[in-house]
Amino acid sequence: MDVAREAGVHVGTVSRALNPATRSRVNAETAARIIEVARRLGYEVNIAGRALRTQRTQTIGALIPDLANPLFPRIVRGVEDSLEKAGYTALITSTDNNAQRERRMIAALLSRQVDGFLIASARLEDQALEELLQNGVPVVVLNRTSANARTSAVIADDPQGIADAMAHLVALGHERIAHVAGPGDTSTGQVRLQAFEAALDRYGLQRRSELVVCAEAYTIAAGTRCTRDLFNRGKPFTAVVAGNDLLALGVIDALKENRIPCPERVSVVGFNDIDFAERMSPALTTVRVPTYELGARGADLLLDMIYREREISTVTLPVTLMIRESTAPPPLPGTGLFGL
Amino acid sequence: MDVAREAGVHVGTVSRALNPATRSRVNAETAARIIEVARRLGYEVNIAGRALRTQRTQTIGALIPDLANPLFPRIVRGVEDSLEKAGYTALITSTDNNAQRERRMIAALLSRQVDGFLIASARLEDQALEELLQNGVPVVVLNRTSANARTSAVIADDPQGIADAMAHLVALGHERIAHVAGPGDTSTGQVRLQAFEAALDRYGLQRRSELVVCAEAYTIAAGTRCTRDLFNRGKPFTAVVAGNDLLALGVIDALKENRIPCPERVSVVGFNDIDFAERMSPALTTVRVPTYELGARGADLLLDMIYREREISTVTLPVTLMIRESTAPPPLPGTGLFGL
DNA sequence: CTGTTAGCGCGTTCAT
DNA sequence: ATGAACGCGCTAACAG
Repeated sequence: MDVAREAGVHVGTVSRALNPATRSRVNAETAARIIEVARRLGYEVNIAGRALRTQRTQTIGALIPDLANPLFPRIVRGVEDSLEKAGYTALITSTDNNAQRERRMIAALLSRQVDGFLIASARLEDQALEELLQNGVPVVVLNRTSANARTSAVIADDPQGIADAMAHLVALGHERIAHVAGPGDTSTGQVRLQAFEAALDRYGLQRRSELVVCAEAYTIAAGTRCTRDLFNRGKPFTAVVAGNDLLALGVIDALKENRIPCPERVSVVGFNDIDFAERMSPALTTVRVPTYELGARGADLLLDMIYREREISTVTLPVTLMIRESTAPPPLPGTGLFGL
Repeated sequence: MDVAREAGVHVGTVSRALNPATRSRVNAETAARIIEVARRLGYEVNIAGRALRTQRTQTIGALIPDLANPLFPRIVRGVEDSLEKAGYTALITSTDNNAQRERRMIAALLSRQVDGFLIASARLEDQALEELLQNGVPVVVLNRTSANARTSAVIADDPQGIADAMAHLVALGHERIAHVAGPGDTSTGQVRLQAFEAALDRYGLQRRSELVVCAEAYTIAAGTRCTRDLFNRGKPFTAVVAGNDLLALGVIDALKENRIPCPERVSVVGFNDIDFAERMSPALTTVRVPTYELGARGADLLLDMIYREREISTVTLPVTLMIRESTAPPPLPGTGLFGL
């Protein structure tokens, strides 16, 4: 390399001088001169070369289901900030929770020798994840748990969030509460559904299978379809706990379709507190998840696994119920849905 | 490599067989056997190794100001889809339109030998960009033009968008129209301001410097501050054209602060048509920009530059005015702001 | 403290 | 059509 020639030393010395970890092993003045020359020549280490030698690319792969869900950009931002401190960069890819696309992306990332994976895709059974684990690739999952629990995870306290939401609705006087659950093959979908049923039990409310419907995806359209389904079943309800905010928006759309005022006749609670949730009409009551921190902690955990081979662990982050305009006391008996 | 041993051939042959471009130069049966063995062994080419040899990492760097602005995830998605077809991946980084952070990110990406850059950061003067260009790195800028016009760009037809917005307001009867412009050091800020003034001239409306205020950033908070500023100046207006949707939301916040109903007393128009714009309260009238296509075309252009050294070019995408609830006829004289 | 050497995995060139 | 040898830029290990 020309930095070596310019500074009149050998490339090995340059390498040592430029690497903070090995700099101590070279004469201070020489090191200073080398650094100066490198700066003047605008030299940047070639990570491909280093990767070949060290088997570390200082790059990690991040699998994100859908950047258009405002939940994820904030997670990504947390990830970026944590990684940058360690000189790492993330290769970010959208998977759509599509198994095939996910496999393609993992292959592409593996081929780029990423040092580890951050996986926010929601699917629970995950053959791809399984393979990664078997090959000893460091993996941290975000906002989900994995079926086998053999990977580190950073999650929000979903049960607490649902419990808070239910307590709020019950305090308002609701008794017939429906649940538009997230997809059954996702960790969050399952956990929140269980928490919903547990809350029903806790408050002595009856479990009614007609008031629970599973969405096929975490999207607005799915939320709308589910709510129509709920209507078709003809069982009255005065509140809906949605699996996440996008589903909640879909629920509200379906209510509007049927000219059912929210929150006057039906209350709706979301989950995540995505950006803009408070600007929606009506402003969404929802459970806030510390998304930035979720990403940041996830990245920290992954770096730990890469460098210190730390044992696997799960970090649970606290949530907060944000009470806004989409919840209110139920209508008086006789004025509600289906003559309730 | 073990694939070679397993298949009983030399590594060179394996390399040729696995690379679609050179596969023709190897016996078809042998190639098939090698591919089969590689698949069975779960072999993936090491891009770092290839990069070292070919000086191509099949990775590009994408500089995004702020993923939390819903405009960008959709652009990113377009980028990803285009790149994937070519076996490319994007290293995505947020810059906050912060010059220092931008430089750090560019250095990190350069050090990873990215084959080119996609730059959606908005700042117009851009020393970092200048250096990239001088070093012959392929660059495509998105949703902005560059000061020196020496780089390819994909932009929306901003002048047309502003013209449509103004035509809409004038048709409604507005005469005193304010502009909360984007930052003066951004391409979009300048272009939209010019288009605003051109429209004023076209309709024989007076240019009033008191009705134009420049935001310091494309954020909701900046939009609110600017609108307060507008109020303090005491000049009446019945409509605001905002530099983008986030600014428009800020304008609406400021109106709410002052209990000025939108659109009854002041109409507001945004720009970009971000996700959820139609769900805001009031639903935002805004100019839709084909964001996905913007990203996709940008990536295509960049790949062209990388592989075919194409000359620089600018692609302009058409826009559409989305008329929703935030615009209406101006209040009758005597009922408006400041006794207008 | 610094120079030397080797090899990471790949593609290319030359030889066969 | 295939094998052998080399070098891309870097760092680890060893020698001095």
